[in-house]
Parts: sequence; C-alpha cells; structure tokens
Amino acid sequence: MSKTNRNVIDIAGAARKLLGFQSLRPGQHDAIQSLLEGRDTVLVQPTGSGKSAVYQIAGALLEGATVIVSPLIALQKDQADAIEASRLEATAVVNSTLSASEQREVLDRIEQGKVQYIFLAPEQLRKPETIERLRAANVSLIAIDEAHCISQWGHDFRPDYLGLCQVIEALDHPLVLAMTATASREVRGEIIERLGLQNPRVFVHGFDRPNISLRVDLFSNKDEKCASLLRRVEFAEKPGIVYVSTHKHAEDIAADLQRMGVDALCYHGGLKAKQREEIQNKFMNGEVPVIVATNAFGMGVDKPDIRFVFHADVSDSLDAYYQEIGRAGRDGEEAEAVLFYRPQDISAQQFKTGPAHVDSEGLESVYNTLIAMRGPMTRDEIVLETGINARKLVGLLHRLEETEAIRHLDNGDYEATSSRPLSQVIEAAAENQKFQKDLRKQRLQKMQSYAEWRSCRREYLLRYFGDDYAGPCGNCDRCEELRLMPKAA
DNA sequence: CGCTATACGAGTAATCGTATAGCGGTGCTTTACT
Repeated sequence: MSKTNRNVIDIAGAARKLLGFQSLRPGQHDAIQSLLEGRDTVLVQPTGSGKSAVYQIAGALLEGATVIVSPLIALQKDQADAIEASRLEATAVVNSTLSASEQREVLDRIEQGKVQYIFLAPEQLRKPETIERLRAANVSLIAIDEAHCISQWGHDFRPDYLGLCQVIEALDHPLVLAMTATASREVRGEIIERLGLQNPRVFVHGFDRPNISLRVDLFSNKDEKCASLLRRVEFAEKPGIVYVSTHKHAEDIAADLQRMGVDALCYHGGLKAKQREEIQNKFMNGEVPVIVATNAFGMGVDKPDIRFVFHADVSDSLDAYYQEIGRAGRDGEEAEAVLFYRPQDISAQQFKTGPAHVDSEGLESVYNTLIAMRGPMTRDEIVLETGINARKLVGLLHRLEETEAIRHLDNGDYEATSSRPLSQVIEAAAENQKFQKDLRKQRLQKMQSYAEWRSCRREYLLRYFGDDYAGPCGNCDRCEELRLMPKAA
C-alpha cells in the first residue's frame, strides 16, 4: 500500500515537473502506474486524451531508453518534436528519410545511451543492426503506438508488425505498452497474443462519443445516393470529411463538390507525399473545409472542430468505421456521422478481404531455395536466388513462417526448420490465408449488420467493442424514428 | 460490386458494339537514375 502511494506521488510530481501538467487524467495515471509496477499494459483511449504522456512519463521514470513504434514517418516526427519542445530528454527518429551517414550517427548516439526516446517503424526493427544497437542502449520500455495496426496490417500489408513479438524478445522483454484509440475485444486479444504480452493490464476508457449523432441513409440507386451525399455536404456545417473506398471516387466526388462551389480537396495514397502533406495542412488550419479521402487520411489528424464525417462507401470493418467517425466532434460539440448505404456496397468491398488463393509458385520457390541452402539466408540472398521482388518476398516469407516451415532468426536470417513436403506446407499456408480471409469477411459483415440494424445504433456499435452499453441513446436515426429517448438520469 | 482496358468479330477501312478479365485500399523500404 505504501509503495503504491509513493508511486502515486511520484507520477503526479513527474507529470508536473516534466510536462507542466497540473494533474493527470485517471486513465493516464493508471497506465503509468501499471508500467511502473512492472506490468505489460494495453491502453485503449480516444485520440487527444493524452496517450503519449503515458510513455513520456513512464519512460522518464524508468531507467534506460524508451522505444516508440510508430506506423508513419510523419507521426514519428511530430511525436519527437513534441518531446523536444517539452522538458524531457533527447529524442531520435530512425527512418528512411535519414541518409546512411545520419543513420549511423543516430545509431551511435543510441548505442552510447545518449537518447531517451527512440521513434521508429516496425520495418526498422527487423534489421539486426538496429536491434544490436538498441540492446546496448538498455531499452526498458517499448511503446507500440496505433497498436491496432498489428491486427489491421500485420497479416499482409506490413507483415513486420507481426515480427514485433520477436523484437521484444530480442530486447529481453522490456515493459510493453500497446496503445490505440479503437480496439474491439477481439482486436485487443490479438494485440496481446501477437506481442506475446505476459499477464497484461488492459485499460479501456472513454469509448462512447455521445455528441456524435449516428445515422444511416439507405438507397437503392447509385445516382440518388451520390446526389443526396453532395447535397448533404453542401449544407452541412463544416469542416468535415467524406470517406470513400477508391482513389477514383475521391477525385470524382471532390470534383463534383468543387463544381457546386464547395471548397473540397481529395486525399489518397496515390498522391505525391508533398501534395498530401499540403492538403492535410490546409484542412488542419481551416483553409479547406472539406476533404474527400480514402482510409489513407486520418492517422494523426487531431482537429477538434470536425463537424461531420460522411461515408460514401462502407469501411471494411466496424473497427475502421468507428475510428473514422471518431475524428468528428473532439471538442465535445455536436457532430454527425452519416453512412450513405446501398446493400450492394458491401459486396463491392469484398476484395479487401484479400486474395482467395496463395501464390503456391512463389512459396515453392522460396521454400525450395531455403531447403537447398541447408542453412540461414538473408532476405537479399533469397531475392537474388529466386528473382522474386523484395516486396512480395516479405509476404511469402511471412506465410511460410506462419506454417513453421521456416524460421526467422534473431539476426534477421531465415532458414528452413524441417524438410516437410512442399505440398503440406502449401496446404497449411492456404489454410492460414483462408482463415484470414474468413475473419475479414466476418468483419465486413459486422459493418453490414450495423448499416441494417433496426434499433439503437450506438448500442450496436458499443457492444461490438465489448461495452455493455444499453440504448436507447436518443442521438441516432433509429432512436429518432422509434421516438426513443434515453431514460432520464 | 462496378469500372475500365483489351480483345475480338463483324465486315469493309475506320469504326462500333459486345464480351470478359482484372482490379480496386492502407506505407515502410531500398535502389537506380536524373
């Protein structure tokens, strides 16, 4: 008990001294304390609620360096700058924007223990050299920012997210803090399992966003849907975001809005990095009131006064949907989330559940190469030997690793673990792929169920995320229709 | 699902429909070449 009390005082004092905080929110305090007590910690809390203060303060109070795994280079820079501006210690960013000599210099400083906070993407952590240098720096805390990426991206798009478990082990299991704004119980479970967390404490705070009104407008005709969306954007209180599923939709709708005299820009991954930065800045500082975007837009967008988030296409999961609409109304004022929906929209997103078949030729080529070698090979050597491009190879290696036909060694090399017959390995890989695809299909179906839900939408959403919220909420289209109001408090 | 690029046959010179296959969304990296 006395130990706990001492920690309480230390944490609050540190927050004041280091960050100038008058007080900490309960969520922040509990998470920091959990870390100081030596527990791996999962923190689910809305953006803007001060998740970064948790690793900043815990990192300052723990001996040794803090590693922050952050998915986007743009975020890494912002987060590091925020620390530099405060009273905390030295930071470093390790990513491909640094020249080779700059990287060497930064790694030297890290190795010498001169850096307190190190920001990097999971891809950097798959490099043996980086791990070696980090080991020398005595890492005591590894914070995974936007930890839902493990579940969302790890299985194909950025497989290095699934390698974090090995990274943690290679660093002798420092304390782990996994942070995200949105994670259903299922996703939280996957984060814990994939990171190999041991008996973690899980904090979930502030999930409901009662000021965001929820609504689904049903259409059967595509043109009607589009016209209704455009009209609604025209008259909506701004600023706001329109989410779409393809580059083309983003460009078309932005062009339509401009034609109507609405100042709108589109944003998607096909644009040049510089252009994207410009567009995002214009939205952030209020120069442009409407952004029409794919899911490329949003991470790191913490603008308080977004009044609407409309969806012209469905998201591929409720997790993604809630994350997207959660960008509205951060100031606590009224905001609206409207899904413009046609039943066909669901099947149009099926492709996002991934390919139905594995690349058996690719798997065969990689597996046979590793068996023939009878020893470890680097990625580069495998590329040279098989002629498969590096990007594709990462995915194939990951698939093989999943079946345990090959092993990824701590030094970064790969080797075949056995000489299981090829057909068995391919079959196992196909099974894994099918499992992933089915999982994504189920998630897409939850999106459909939300769109077609007949009673309180907030209840459906919050229950999906594991909350036991009971409607009516009085602030969704279903409650309105059924004239349901929440029971008086 | 729905779009678009490509191929193909018709049937006669340059174009026009129609059928169909393939693709669509998230970013890190590294490397070769201006």
